[in-house]
Amino acid sequence: MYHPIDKRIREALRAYILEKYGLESAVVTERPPRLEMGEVASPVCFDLAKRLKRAPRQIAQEIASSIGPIEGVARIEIAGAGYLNLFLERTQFLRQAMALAGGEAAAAADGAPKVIVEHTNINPNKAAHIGHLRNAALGDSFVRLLRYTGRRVEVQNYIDNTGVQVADVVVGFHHLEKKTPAEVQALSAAPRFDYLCWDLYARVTQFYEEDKSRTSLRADALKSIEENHGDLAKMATCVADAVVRRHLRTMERMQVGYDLLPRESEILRLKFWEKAFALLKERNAIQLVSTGKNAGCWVMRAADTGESEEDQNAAAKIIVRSNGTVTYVGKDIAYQLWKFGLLGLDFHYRRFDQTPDGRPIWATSAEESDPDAPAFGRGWEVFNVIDSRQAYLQGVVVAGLRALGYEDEARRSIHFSYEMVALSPRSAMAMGYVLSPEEEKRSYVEMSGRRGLGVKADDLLDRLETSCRAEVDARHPALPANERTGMAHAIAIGALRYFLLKYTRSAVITFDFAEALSFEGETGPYCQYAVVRARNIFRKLATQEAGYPSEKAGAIVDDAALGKMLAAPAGDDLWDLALLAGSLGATIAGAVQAQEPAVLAKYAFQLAQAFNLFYHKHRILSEEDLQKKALLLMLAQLVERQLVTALGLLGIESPEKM
RNA sequence: GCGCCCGUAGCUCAGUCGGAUAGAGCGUCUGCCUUCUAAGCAGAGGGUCGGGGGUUCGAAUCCCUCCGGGCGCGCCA
Repeated sequence: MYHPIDKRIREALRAYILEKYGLESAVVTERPPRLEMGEVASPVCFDLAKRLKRAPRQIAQEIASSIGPIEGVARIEIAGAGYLNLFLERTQFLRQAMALAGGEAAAAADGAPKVIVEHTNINPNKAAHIGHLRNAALGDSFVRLLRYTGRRVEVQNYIDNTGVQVADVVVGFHHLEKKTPAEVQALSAAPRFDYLCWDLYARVTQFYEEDKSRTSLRADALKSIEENHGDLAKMATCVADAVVRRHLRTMERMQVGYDLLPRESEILRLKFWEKAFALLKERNAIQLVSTGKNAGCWVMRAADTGESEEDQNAAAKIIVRSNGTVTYVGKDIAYQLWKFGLLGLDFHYRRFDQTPDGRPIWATSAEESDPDAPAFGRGWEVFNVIDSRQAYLQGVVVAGLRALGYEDEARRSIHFSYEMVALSPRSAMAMGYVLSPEEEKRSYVEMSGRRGLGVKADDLLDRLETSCRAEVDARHPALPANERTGMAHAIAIGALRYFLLKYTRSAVITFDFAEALSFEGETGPYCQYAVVRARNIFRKLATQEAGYPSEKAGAIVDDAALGKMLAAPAGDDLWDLALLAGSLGATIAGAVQAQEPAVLAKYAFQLAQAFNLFYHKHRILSEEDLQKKALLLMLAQLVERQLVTALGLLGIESPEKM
């Protein structure tokens, strides 16, 4: 509700200033520091003062007294050196916020421009760790935000099933474990096959370190995987598919889902690279280097730096190696072109798996396409959720689009970057990892799949669920076991997703078990608990006063009484809560604009905190003044609906009890 | 060496397209459960916003510079 009023105020000020002074101005508004100063303020007169060469306070006075009524605004005051402070119509605001709260999100039109969000992208050779969870939580929450604001979104999880990491695990099964493809197939049915691969991958790394010449085994495996023939290729398919299914199950626990799994194997087999290569050559976006250290390679030069051609070629990014094979960036350029519908080729599709509620999860295929497959790709805008360490490579991919002349697509190709999740040395050592003396002194240590150093996602989820279950059991011993399990799961996910989302993307998360396992203070369970408290009131009201029209509390109280109860100064605390609860839309708009789910996470916490204060100060059920009681109920309902919406966008469920 | 990110309370972090007295959580200390569940609430204490310069009516926020830390810069992905 705050959002539309704020917008209306900015527009009214802009129009009035244009009319009265003949000046175009970018009117900014802000929330004043204290409620006595109103709900919306604008420092626009300071800027006008400069341009009109008059005192800001005088201009503010002039505007305040002559601008005339603005819908939703009760009055305007001037303050300080020349602020315009606006006071909202409290009753109207609350009524409108109530009418909007909990409503369905705007549905995207079928023909609306499509946004493609690529996230998760875990190498299918080992179990997911908490760094992958940050990626998935960010990507998934951003998808929810986009969909809520009416965008049409397609979620892709790219699977590098033919890369060196898979090859390494295949080397492990073949050379270390001496397994046949059939034996690997049998193993892959194990409940936590991804854990087995995690350990094997670390062992293979050591196996290479003991004798460097062994890396030729990797090259051989990679070759047979890329060419898709022989036992090693069979093993690779089996390992990658099985691990991908494990990742899907892990992400389901986190309430994260996907529409499509584009796989590198199809990029190879359907000749996406050949097509992209032809385009790049045709439009002169890449150059064949004839001299210097990159002789024989096709490279993409950075923007013209004025250096000699030879220097530019040496500093350029290699796209095709001198032996004719394509690098990862090259394949990524082909994939990015396909996402925008610019490649002139399409994948085939098959059903790969399904979500718990029965929706298909599609994967690309080189075989004939399932006729029921929807139209994938052809996006208008693309977000790639990839950690900030890959910023340079993402830049090369975008430069590729630009070099091909796709300036608009390059601009709508967004690297949604975030910092890594690292371990505190304390956490790493507590898990039994041996750190070097240098590492012990650092504030954090990077996780490493090769070293097997990291907190596995399912392990953390298990620990969280166990600890939530113990608490739930203590509080609700009488409830059926399955209900307690569900409750513990919702709270565990609430704790974890909130923990991963409360940091802004640019902050490195130093993972610490004590913090991640905390349920108090600025946490998901704190926010969920506020919802539960509100629901407890409604539930008790329904049993105590069966006839009370709690869903229509707003109809019991009339506007005059509402106005009186919300009026300053006595009504300020209630109004403050209404105002915050009514600011959900503005917060969502801000989170989408900043591409920052943490903005919404902070809001959810603030609202929960404000509600807890309200809950503590007012007894709703025992309130004797019926008009007051109705108002308190309205506020509790408003907060409950807004919190459920906010948490839902963060992928956090709101349990009935906890 | 070059590029990107970070430096705000004891710790972990918000606030950074300039705005009014710099916020939160955790931790510490002191209180509050016969109440709509204390996964809660109240209070206390805690700050050269890394240093220095500049722009501005106004700077944690913009510019310059220095210091500290991280990440990246491979014919790996």
